[in-house]
Parts: sequence; C-alpha cells; structure tokens
Amino acid sequence: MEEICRDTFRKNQDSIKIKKEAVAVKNLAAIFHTTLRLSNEKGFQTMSLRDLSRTSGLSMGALYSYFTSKDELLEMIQDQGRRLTLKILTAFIDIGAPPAEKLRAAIRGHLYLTEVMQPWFYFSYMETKNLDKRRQKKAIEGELATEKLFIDILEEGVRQKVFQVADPVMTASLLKAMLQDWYLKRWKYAGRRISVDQYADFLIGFMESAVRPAP
Amino acid sequence: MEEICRDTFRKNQDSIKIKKEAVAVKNLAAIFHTTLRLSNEKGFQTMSLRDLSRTSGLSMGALYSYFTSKDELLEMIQDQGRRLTLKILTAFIDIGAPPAEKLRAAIRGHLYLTEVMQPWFYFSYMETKNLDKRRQKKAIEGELATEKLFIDILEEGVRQKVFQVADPVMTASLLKAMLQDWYLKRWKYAGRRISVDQYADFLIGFMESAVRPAP
DNA sequence: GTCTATAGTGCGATAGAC
DNA sequence: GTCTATCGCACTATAGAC
Repeated sequence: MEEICRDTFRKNQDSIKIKKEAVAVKNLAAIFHTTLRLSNEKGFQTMSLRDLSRTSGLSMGALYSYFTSKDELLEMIQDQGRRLTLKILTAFIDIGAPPAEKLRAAIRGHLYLTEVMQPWFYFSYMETKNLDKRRQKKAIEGELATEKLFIDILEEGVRQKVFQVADPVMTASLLKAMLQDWYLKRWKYAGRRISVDQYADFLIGFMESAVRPAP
Repeated sequence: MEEICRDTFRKNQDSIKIKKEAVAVKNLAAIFHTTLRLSNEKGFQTMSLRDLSRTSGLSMGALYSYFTSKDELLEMIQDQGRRLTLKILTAFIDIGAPPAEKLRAAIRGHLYLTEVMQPWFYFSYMETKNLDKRRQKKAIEGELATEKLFIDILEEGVRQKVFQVADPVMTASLLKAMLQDWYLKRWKYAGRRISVDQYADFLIGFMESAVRPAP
C-alpha cells in the first residue's frame, strides 16, 4: 500500500502541492483508503469531501493540496490500479512456460491480485461510468489490455494443439467475466465460505474442461 | 414497456398521487425511461431531479406526485425489474423438458430479457450498493432466486446422469457472471459486432462442454 | 503543510396558484 | 394534475491565518 502511494505521489508530483515525500505518502494512503471505504459503501458521488475530511482526519484545505478536484481524485485512484494490474499480471505469467501453465498462472494472478486489492477493483469497476469520455476510454483500454493477455495464451495453446478453442476472443471475454465476479460479488462467496483458492481451483478446472481438445 | 409501467402503477397506487391510470402510465414511462438514460450515463446520484425534470418534460412538482423521495424512485425501478425477471425466466423454462433443453432455454431467456431491457438491468446492477440495507437485502435475494433456477436445472441433470457437475452452486454462479457480462459490457460486444444470438450460441456451447459427462 | 472560515452554487423537497 | 416559486440546507472549492 505504501509503495503504491509513493508511486502515485511521484507520478503526480507537479499537481500535488505537498513536497515532503514522507508526509505526502502517509496522507495519500489515508485519502485513498478512506475514499475506497466510503465509496464502496455508498458510491463516490454520494461521498462528500466533508465525509472524506471527517473520516480521514484531514481538513478540507489539506485534501485540496493533494488533488485539484474531486474528479481528479477519482482518476488518480483508477490510474494507479490499472498500472498495478498490468505490472503484477505480466510478472505472474512465466514467459517460457507452456500455455496450460500460463493459463493457470494468469487466472491465479488475477484472482490473488483482486483479492488483496478488492476495494480498489470494485471501486474502479463501479465508478468507470462516472468518468468523463477521455478517462472512460483509458479505462476501456485497460480492460482490453488484460483481456489481451488471456487471448494470447489461448491462441498459443491452439497453435501448439494443447487447447481446442473455437473463438479465443469470446473465450477470454467469458473468462474475464468469471474473474471479475470474484471481486464484484464478494458478499456471495463470503456467505458461502468459498476461499480465493477454492474459487481459483474451481475456475481453473472449469476452464480446462472447456478448452480441452476432443479426444 | 407500457405494460410494465401499468404494473408499477397498480402496485404503488397508494403512494402515487395521480389517480387516472392513462395519465399515470404515460408519465411513469417517461420518468423511468429518462431516469435510466441519465443514470446509465453518469449515475443515479449525479442525476439531479432538475435534470430529470428538464429531460422528461415534467416539472419538479409533477415528479413528486409519482414518488415521495428520490430513493423511492430508485426502489420502484429496481423492484419492477426483479418481478419481471422471475416472471419471464420461469415462463421461458418448460417445466416438462429434459435438463439439457431447460438449460439452453434458461440461458436464452436470460440473455434475451436483458438484451431487450439492457438499461434497466445495467441500472439495477450499478445502483444496488446505493440502496439502504433493507433494500440491498431484497436485491441480493433477487439475484439468489434467479441463480437458484440454474442450480435446480444443473442438479436435475446430474440426477438424470446427463450432466457431470462437480459443484452445481459454483457452476451456476459462474454461469450467472457470464450472463451478466452481456448487459454490463455492451460496449465491448457491440464493438466486436457480436449479436445476442451469437453470444447465446457461444455461451451454450461453452456450458455444454463444461457439464458434459466424461466418456 | 495544515487549518478554519466562508463564498458561491445547486440540491431535494414543498406550498399554493391555476 | 401540473406548474412556478421558493425554502433551507449541504455541497465543492478557495482565501488567508497560523
């Protein structure tokens, strides 16, 4: 978390008025954490900056030292999440491994990442439509970029004849939907006492039976 | 659409101040249509009742003849969608048909319904977290009720040994996620020129290969 | 670097004319 | 049954003290 905030601080150093890194990182962490908590309860629009100020312990004036508008706060959080996703996912996928193993690693990587940062991903998903057109486009590109990782793995498997997939793009889309369900419907899986490992195991088995070549 | 609004009118006749059905149904249709359009662009919270008034052509005062608060408007729309979903889905599933056919019918029924009423379902999904606790519970019960339809079909298929499913509840959850993706990511499928029939065919094939008994 | 105080805007909701 | 006018309030954003 601290690392993420440091990253955000350095990327937005020109628009952030606070210059001491230690102070800025500490406060950014509080701002992000509180924003995610309040927004995921009742939505980003409904959360007033007064709420954020009260709950985070920073005054209204202090908040505006870290962003120039409420919309920019939204964008900062979204952007940080996107960059992290691509970084983690590509790190999870061993470039030299066979496709079947890559697929398993990519599914686990996605689930573990979104498990650890569930509020972040839930927030990004739910608030995307409240962004302006330009920022929405960036969000869409982010979704397609991670989907592309899965398409590439499926196509590689087809070429090596270890997968049989009628339509890699559609298959990757469905897989993405099932991966996202994990952080979108946490209430459901928590209620059923399903752990991220159980979900991962089941989803991997489900996918493998769907892409397995006919005998 | 008119039928839906008439249904809503009759169910909420005591809280709606307008007594002439023809007038009420016409205006309710305008209110719902405009609310869905504006909310799906920028969120229900962001849409002010002044926006709604301007776009729907009804004055502020007139709007308040149809609901007693902005929150009640949200609830009316959600509730109507839930009742319709259960009605249509159960109508689609032929009670006497074999499980494999039931599964196909349920998938098609869900997709066609959400295709025709996409804004309605998108709205319900996105705005659920903005409801109060009691109403959220109703929304969750609605989701579990439709999921139950799929669980029952899968379990019936297992009993008749035409399906092989390790975990019908998990399988139904994943299926639900894939069904919902159709109305949540319309931009993606529209961009790829994928029709609801193509999506249905693909998803049915995908599911059938996943539940097919090992030879 | 953070605070308090406040300007200015726009909201949800209602009363009363027509 | 619908409209206009308006109330009281909470909001985002900023200016200036510390």
